[in-house]
Amino acid sequence: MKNFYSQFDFQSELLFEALTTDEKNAVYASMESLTIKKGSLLFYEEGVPTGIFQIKKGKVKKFKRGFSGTEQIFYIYTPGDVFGYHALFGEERYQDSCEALEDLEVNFIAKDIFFQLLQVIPALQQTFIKNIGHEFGVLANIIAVLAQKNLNARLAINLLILENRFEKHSKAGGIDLTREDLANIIGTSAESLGRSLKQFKDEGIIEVDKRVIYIKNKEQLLQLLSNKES
Amino acid sequence: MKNFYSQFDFQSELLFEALTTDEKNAVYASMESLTIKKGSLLFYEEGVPTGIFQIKKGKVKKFKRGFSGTEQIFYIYTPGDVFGYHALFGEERYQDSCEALEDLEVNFIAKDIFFQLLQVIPALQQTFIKNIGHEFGVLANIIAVLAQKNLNARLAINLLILENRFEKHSKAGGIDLTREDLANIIGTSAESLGRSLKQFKDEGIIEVDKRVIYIKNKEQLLQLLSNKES
DNA sequence: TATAAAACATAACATTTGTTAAGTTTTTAA
DNA sequence: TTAAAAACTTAACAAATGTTATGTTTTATA
Repeated sequence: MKNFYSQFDFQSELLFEALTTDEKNAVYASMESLTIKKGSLLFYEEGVPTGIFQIKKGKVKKFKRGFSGTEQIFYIYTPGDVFGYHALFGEERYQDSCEALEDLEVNFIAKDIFFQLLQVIPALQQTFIKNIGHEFGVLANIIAVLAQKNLNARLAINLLILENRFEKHSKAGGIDLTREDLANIIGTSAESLGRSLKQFKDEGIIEVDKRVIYIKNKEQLLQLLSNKES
Repeated sequence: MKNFYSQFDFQSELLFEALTTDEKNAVYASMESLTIKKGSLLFYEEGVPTGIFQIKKGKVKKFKRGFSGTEQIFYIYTPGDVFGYHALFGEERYQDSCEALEDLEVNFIAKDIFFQLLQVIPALQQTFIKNIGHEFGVLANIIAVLAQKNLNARLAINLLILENRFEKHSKAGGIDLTREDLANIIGTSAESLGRSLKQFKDEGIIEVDKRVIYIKNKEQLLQLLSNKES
């Protein structure tokens, strides 16, 4: 099997890493810095694309609303991640919404400037398209998890994924999300999520301080997956 | 809300439709015809990409294997659909597998020839990338359904989607899939699927002949969705 | 066409998950 | 700093789904 985490990671923080120093400088020179308040939308479903974002500080949730209006979160972006480019490559409207989970500092590249960059740096388009292909596979993996795994297994997988993604950006580690948001990632209600979290606490797999979840026994979480859990 | 069906449809049968007559002729001249036996793989996860396919006759399932080895089907292709191009746009390996559900007639464009076509027809790359963006939104919608809807609602949605997709290609309509495959689409066991099908039969929503499912009351299915079903 | 294998239908029981409710803690904003 | 709002925890009960088992029908193949 491929690396566990890369199966669930968009890896969009690597998009500019393959460039030469000169190219990278050109990209970063095109950016403007923005500050965005917690709870604000960076963009929303059906909105007209304005440009692409890279997070400097803070976290962002990407979600879609189902028929019943429930928010389905399918990704959490962290510092370094680049996003908002799908809609620029041909689509007219955004397919999903992005909201700041905390006060945010981002770099922004306006649409027109981004297209100029694509002209100047031929490698760039290829890199983005390649990443969209990778992201397609990530969504397919998320589908498989949601369709095949029971609640505890879904929680275990997502705790591993989120801790791995968050620990790069905070010394203490730990998963700091509202129960509502976490429930909207793993596909359950906040109450059922609470029950599973309690089980994990009682078994010593996790510890919780305020609302922050710390993984204490990674092996036991991994074991939950290899079991024939449905 | 956007058109219900387009939210769940890759619409890859339209990829060549935007081209001029000359361009279209060039594309079709590049194709070779293949016959593929029921049960064979057109390509498989981690395999090296060989080219792209368009179905002339028959159906194909696209799936991924989860950790436990269970097959998660996330799309059924029908005649006219084009697929297998994600991996060509930058990725080295296929991200998923495609298997013939019946004896198949397909048109095939080999990788090198496809790249030549992209050179000759500039509009083509844009069209493909645009469609990949659309497909991304489709997967996000599938995620929302799997995460938020109960079994009966998931079945209802997928019956509507599949009937709509199949009716274009057979006079009689009807959904002809093994219970196992249908269960692997909606994320349940064949037995639980059977129970829901029986409920739908008892309520007169569907009729079943051999294994083929016919929708008798589309309104009632649509109503299942608008309800506050979880 | 006969036979074996695969697929299907159904029911009973076990387990998981959803829902409602009530009390507590934490965060927000005046 | 404090009052109000939001978020969280937990438990009991209801409903949905998973699992096991058995018999039947359909399909594939010799």
